[in-house]
Amino acid sequence: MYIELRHLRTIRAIHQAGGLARAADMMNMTQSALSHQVAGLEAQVGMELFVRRSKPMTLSAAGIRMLRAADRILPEIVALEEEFRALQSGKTGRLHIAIECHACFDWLFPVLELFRHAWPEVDVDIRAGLAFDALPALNREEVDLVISSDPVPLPGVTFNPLFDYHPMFVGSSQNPLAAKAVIEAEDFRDQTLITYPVPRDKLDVFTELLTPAKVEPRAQRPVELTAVILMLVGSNRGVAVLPDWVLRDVKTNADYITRPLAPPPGHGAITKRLYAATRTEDSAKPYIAHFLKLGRSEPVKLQRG
Amino acid sequence: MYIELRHLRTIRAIHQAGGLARAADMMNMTQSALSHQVAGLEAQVGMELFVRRSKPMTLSAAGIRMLRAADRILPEIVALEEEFRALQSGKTGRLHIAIECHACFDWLFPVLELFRHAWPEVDVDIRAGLAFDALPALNREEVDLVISSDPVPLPGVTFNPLFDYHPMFVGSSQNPLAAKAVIEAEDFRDQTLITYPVPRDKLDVFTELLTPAKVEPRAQRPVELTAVILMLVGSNRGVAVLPDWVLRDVKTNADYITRPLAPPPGHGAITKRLYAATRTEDSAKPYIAHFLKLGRSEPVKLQRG
DNA sequence: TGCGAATGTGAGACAAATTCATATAATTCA
DNA sequence: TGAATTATATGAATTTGTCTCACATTCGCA
Repeated sequence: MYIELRHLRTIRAIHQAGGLARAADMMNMTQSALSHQVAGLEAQVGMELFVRRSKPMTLSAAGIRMLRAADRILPEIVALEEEFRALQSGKTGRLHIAIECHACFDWLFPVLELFRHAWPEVDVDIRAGLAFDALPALNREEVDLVISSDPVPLPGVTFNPLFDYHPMFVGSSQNPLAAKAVIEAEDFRDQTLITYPVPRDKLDVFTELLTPAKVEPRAQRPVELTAVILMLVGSNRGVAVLPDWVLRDVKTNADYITRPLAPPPGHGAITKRLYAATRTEDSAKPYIAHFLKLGRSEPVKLQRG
Repeated sequence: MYIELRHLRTIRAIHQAGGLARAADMMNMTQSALSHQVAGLEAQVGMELFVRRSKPMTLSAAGIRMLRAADRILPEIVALEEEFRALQSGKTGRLHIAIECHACFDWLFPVLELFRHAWPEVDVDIRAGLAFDALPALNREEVDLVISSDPVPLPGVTFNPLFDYHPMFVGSSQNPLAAKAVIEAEDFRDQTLITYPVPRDKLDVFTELLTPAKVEPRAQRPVELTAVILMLVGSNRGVAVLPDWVLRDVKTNADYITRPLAPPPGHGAITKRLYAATRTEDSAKPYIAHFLKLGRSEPVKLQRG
């Protein structure tokens, strides 16, 4: 038995129109086509769906059951088609974000709050992209946007710059390094360095400072949460290097000192740039564009006040 | 945009099988056919439903949305097909009964209780067939069975005999007619006759006794409910003629007397027969046959005790 | 870089749905 | 009651759409 939507539409139309001929009009078909179709359907289900004794033909008991089903199912199809029309027009869509950088929660949350307001129909989600390789997932369409600070050329992927930040040293005000105005690689030799639990090539301290200088800190301690890192630093159990936007609250706290890192010879202060990687095709989508705009302006505002 | 079930089935199959080629196998089609179909569907909805960058192709964000819809809708179709298979096999169906005779509730309810038990899937209903003409409604398939006591030859309709009954006179034991062993037409001349509110040709007293004898009762009072009729009779506000099965409780009640009606000259006691009219085609249905069987045996048992 | 597996493409075959022309049946109205 | 009207059914022809076949292309992996 192979019931198709066409059949359900026909059943409903004949019922609504109160007869086969009128229903045919309604559906822009000939009366004959509908007659054939009904005959076919009745053969399929093995029973009469209409009463022919009365002239404008009416539904039989079995036909009424199918009408009930049609009234349940067809609106779902209409809703599905509606959803796809909305998807096509760009009013709705999916924005699943992967963040490679732990500390990004900090500015991402406020941005997403604004975004949700403007695009209530868009399906938003964040996935800590630490467990998996986020950029290939972008191409597999498992996620739609990756926050990353090192752009790698990848076909089909665009790296949209968001804003610049400075990795900053943060330590306890009790720490001897508080005496220094700028922190150099050598300063880490007798410190416990607290970092996020990710490979070294994803950590600014190493890529920008320690690895080039071939300096190894006394110890390295991996910690998940930014708040915990700061707590440990505050009680002088170690030091850390974090993006400046994370340290905006700490700067005015007497327990902490924040210091710039020593730039490579002949350079200004170490500056890194955050990117939002998207599929190139998606850049055109209005909600993606809006997210990028928010992602460029809002974090800057946040940091200022 | 014209989404069809075929498309939903395809989406689901490709997802389940994890690839187009395997899905094609599963659906007994060539891989090429599915490729064409997917291409067609994607053209319809105006966007890609699958990610081709990965080799066994996987659903895109939009594709996942369609899969969700498929997971909602396809089970409903399966249920519909299941329902029709059950209808075809006769395990389920509709039994909407019209009763032309008011007093039939009395035995019909117990019968339906038994029936419901045996055929839980059959959609049972009773309609007091007084407001409309029940027999044409049978042909229009508005009802499936009509309880009636006067069979009229009608094409496509079969009158299945149920059981015989005797219209009986019932009056107060205070009524002078209590002295008579048999009630004749003339006896009604100075009585208030309580009847159901239906035309005279549907009332046994008139068709069997008063109309042939051209006797008019002193007054006729229409009353809906059997219980109310008996109440009024009990307080000697009038007399009534009711089927014997209705009077089984009253017979042993000292407030009432029940008497047979005088048969026409040369006949035995007035006997009427109750029929269940069905569409001839329906007689074959097992649940109809079972209802008829119950309708023949149960009322007799009831009357005996 | 080449092999194998998976998907895409185009032409023709095939099946299914539709139309056209017409028959048949029911309903209405004179 | 019968003719006119309206409603549905039927069969052959036609169109439409789906599928298959054969082959091209692409991708992933060694």
